[in-house]
Amino acid sequence: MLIGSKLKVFRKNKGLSLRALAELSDVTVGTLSQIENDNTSPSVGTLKRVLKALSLSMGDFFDSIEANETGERVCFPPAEQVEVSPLEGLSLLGLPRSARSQRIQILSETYQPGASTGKDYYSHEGEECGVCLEGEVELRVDGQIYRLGPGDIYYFDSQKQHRFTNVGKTVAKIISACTPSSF
Amino acid sequence: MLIGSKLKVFRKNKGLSLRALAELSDVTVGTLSQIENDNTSPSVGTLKRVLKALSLSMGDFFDSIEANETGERVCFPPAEQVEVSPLEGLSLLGLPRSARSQRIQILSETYQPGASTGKDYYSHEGEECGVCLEGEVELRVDGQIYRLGPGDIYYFDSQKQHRFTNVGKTVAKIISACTPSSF
DNA sequence: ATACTTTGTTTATAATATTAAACAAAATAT
DNA sequence: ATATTTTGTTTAATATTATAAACAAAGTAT
Repeated sequence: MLIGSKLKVFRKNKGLSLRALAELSDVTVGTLSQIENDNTSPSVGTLKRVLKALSLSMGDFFDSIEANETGERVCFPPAEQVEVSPLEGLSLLGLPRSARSQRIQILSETYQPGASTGKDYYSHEGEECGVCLEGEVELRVDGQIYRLGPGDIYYFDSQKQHRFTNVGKTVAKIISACTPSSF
Repeated sequence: MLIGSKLKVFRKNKGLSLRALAELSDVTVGTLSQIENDNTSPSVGTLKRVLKALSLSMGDFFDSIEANETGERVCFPPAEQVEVSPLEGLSLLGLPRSARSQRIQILSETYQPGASTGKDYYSHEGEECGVCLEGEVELRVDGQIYRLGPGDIYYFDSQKQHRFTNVGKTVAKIISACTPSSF
């Protein structure tokens, strides 16, 4: 991953010289030069200061870099799938943002024992379905409680309140598809 | 910005120990411990290796952190606006991703002399309008050429092919609103 | 209960990033 | 044209991060 040239573009777009940016970011001219030429891998703290001076968030900055790295693709091996879950105990593997459709999202879900999609039930437009691969998952949809085991398929309208919980003692795995993206 | 605790959550979600993650990422156990406890600010390169082992992209990782930092907000001073332009010579300042609506996006646009929205005209659903604050901007909509100067307002359907170019010798500034977000 | 893993933290050392100053090249002013 | 400013790069010194090994605490196994 080469961040230098991208950083230089953002600086130029603001019409800033290295010294002007150094002043704004409190990072040395020399350091900025080395970063832009990829002669060094800056610390997260240093990069944060530079991006702040350029009114750039870390997320937006890396999104713009990684968007370039992902072209038009069809097949995404596990190594290129990304984690999209912000929840404890729950891993949701999906496509990188740049390849993510607005119409459908497929996820490889892993629930640690006891993990759940949260106290507040989700509620968003679209539909949701999936297959349980292993483990024991409790699915609540509009008050109704369902018990999912290996091989079970579920399907419901996302606008209904719902919640997944791993009630077993081992990890639980689900492959799901929903529309539109809830992330 | 504290990335340690977030990183720990993602590791736990995968059921990995520090040693298991060290193996996968080729980063030392000690280093991982120090990063998770925010006793060090890892280099971008090191963090990248760790996130790769967790199937996390840099963009998604920082998005999830920065989403927590932005609550329900109404006013965003310049210091909190973010750069969303991936194009050379063009700066587009808007709301941080976490506060970005799907229905309307307002942007503070700065074109360096000669800068343009690209060789290929944009073409997406929605509408687009704005006010030119300073400079000389050429706007092409479906073949028609318009010249925008300070005070001029424009308005068109985004599905029509269009393109902005700063044809003056000074920077040009536009405040625009479009729907839906094109980024 | 005791030994034996496995866990995450701590520390001195090695490697790397950051600084501050000197440098040359390009742009601007006189 | 010449001097002067501004540009980005390079380098030795400093500060920080990354490593490898030792450490104690918690968890398993015998």
